[in-house]
Amino acid sequence: MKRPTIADIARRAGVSKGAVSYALNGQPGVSEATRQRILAIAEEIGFTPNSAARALSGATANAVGLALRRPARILGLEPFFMELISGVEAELSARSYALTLQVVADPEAEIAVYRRWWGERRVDGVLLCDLRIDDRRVPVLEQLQLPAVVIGGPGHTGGLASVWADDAAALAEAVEYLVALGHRRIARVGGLPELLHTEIRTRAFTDACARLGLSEAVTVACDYTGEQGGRATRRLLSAARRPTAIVYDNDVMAIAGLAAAHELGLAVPGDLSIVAWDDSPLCRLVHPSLTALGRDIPAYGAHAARALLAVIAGDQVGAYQHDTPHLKPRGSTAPPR
Amino acid sequence: MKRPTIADIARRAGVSKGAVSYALNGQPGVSEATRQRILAIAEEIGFTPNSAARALSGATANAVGLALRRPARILGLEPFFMELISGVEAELSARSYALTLQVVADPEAEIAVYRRWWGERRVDGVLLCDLRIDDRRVPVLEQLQLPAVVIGGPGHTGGLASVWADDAAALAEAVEYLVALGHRRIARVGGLPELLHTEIRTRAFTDACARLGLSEAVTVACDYTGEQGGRATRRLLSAARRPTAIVYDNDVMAIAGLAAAHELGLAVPGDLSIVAWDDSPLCRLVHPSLTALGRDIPAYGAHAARALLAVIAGDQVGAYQHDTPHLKPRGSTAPPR
DNA sequence: CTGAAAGCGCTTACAG
DNA sequence: CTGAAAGCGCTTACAG
Repeated sequence: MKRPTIADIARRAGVSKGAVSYALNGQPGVSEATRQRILAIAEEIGFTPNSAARALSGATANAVGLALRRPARILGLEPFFMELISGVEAELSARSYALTLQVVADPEAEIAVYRRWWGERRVDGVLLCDLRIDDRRVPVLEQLQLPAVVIGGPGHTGGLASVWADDAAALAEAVEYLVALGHRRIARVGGLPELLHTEIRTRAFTDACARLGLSEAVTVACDYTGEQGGRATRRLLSAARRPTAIVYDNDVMAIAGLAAAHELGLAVPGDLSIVAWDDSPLCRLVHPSLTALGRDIPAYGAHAARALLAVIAGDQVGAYQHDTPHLKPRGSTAPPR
Repeated sequence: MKRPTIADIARRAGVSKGAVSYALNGQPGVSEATRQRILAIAEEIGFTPNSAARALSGATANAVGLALRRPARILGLEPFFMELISGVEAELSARSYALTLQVVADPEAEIAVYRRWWGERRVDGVLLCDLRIDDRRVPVLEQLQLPAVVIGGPGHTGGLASVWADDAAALAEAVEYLVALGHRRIARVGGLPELLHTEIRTRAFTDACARLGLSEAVTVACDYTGEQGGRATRRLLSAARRPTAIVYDNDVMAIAGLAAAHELGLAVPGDLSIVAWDDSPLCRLVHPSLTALGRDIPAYGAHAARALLAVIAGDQVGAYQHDTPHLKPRGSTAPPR
């Protein structure tokens, strides 16, 4: 079954291939009557332009790349990426762009993937996740002149476009809420310290605690896994003056923290209040359901995809601020008893 | 910054473009000395073949497609797909194949995506998930002659290659285990009834219960969400003769079931034993940790990817059986009291 | 073993 | 408004 080409359409319509191309792409250069006739024939024979041929002449691959640097174990567990991807994808497919996905093991591999994509012209641009402080990927992408949008910030994005959310404000809201409930000893179980947003949240946490007159503001650095989240929680709760509230940097660690509290015979929220980051369905799956800093992750991904398509189109794109995550109080927070 | 092409290499090496192509692809037609010289130059100037040009002449896109038909909400939550993707991806990237992902809303959209991919020659083959009984995608793929591997079965795959696991045997093992513990009233919270593997599991459950002399074998049909899983559990546990054990078709519903039992004041595993399907890290996140039917999902995905590459290479591929999921007993199962 | 050439299916100046 | 042609960067018969 041979795929129809513009040559087939041209023959049928009795015009040149060029005319078919113009008609199909809405370019001037053909009369309206001819255009309609060509479109009808294309429709009739089920024509779909060959993406390789198009990429070869037009220089656009109509695809966008996303490299994810996390082990399968963590990737599978965190709802974040799948939600992000589905948001990105919704925006892309509406514009007939494909999403090319690659899981990478380390920064070297990720940079190699960008170089390869660029060399192969396989993608027209990329989305950058998990921005780090002094991120080595940023100068590489700038040098390659590969269109890119950083999902993260603010700052540290070099000359690249970005979409970011105000994590600092969100974390401050959570701390204020806990203090308003009467908590004075609040701890935090953080994500990977080398990630920029972890740094931003840690500083916001320290600042908020200081501003509200709390004497201590302990952050334990973890890696987003339930294993480390549970262990950190056990350690915090075994201390002499244990915290009455813990803020977690993702939902998975928060759930592990909840289980750890149960193991230690502590009631949630009676003995311990818990706030999770990312209000995924996981938070409503457990008992009590978790108070969380919620955000619409698919919308965040869609926003980033839109920004990337603008960059690819040659628009001047800076740093777009996305909605600030907001607190969703549920059963896991209450006044300390 | 212009990307280097084979013409650049040819000029530098003082040979024809054809010779460069042969050398780069390990084809006969160039002397070993010439080949080495060409490879060295390619390496030196950082040559990467343009994938569009390659696809246009060689007829292979070096990409594989995966369409996922689930709402973002569910997709994000279930570790299954991310683990599957990371396994697929690991296998593909080792062979320099890209993975093109698309999230679709319904069967029509999914079939349209296959047609488009085929027309655009954007992918060399596709992976089919969530096989249904009388699945309309199967004849479409056969007709398009788009290389495909079904992840699922056995049976109902038409002439397509497939990779499947013996869910029936796994479910029987779980039921036998529960009966050995002393359970006589076992219920099941199942996945989407239109999926083939749900049907297979339901039949296996009914058969195992009958074989072991249990008088009833209730399966409640759900959709894999925690919401429905929790509701089904509440209903089952509110009945006059409530089950002492429930087997769930995924981990998310099992966790929701655990929370529902807690809400109703029932102890797990004292009053209710729980078995989950898919031993994701979620199962070890909750307290008690969940007994689960475990399987290596990334390996399953890698297996499917290998099969697909074989189909693309023109090999005759039938139905490969993958490892049978096996029971991992943990804290959520015990003799009924 | 090597070179020159055609061709993959498009897009896009360039003439009429 | 339309046609004929060149070109994107490869691969692959086809001659030497």
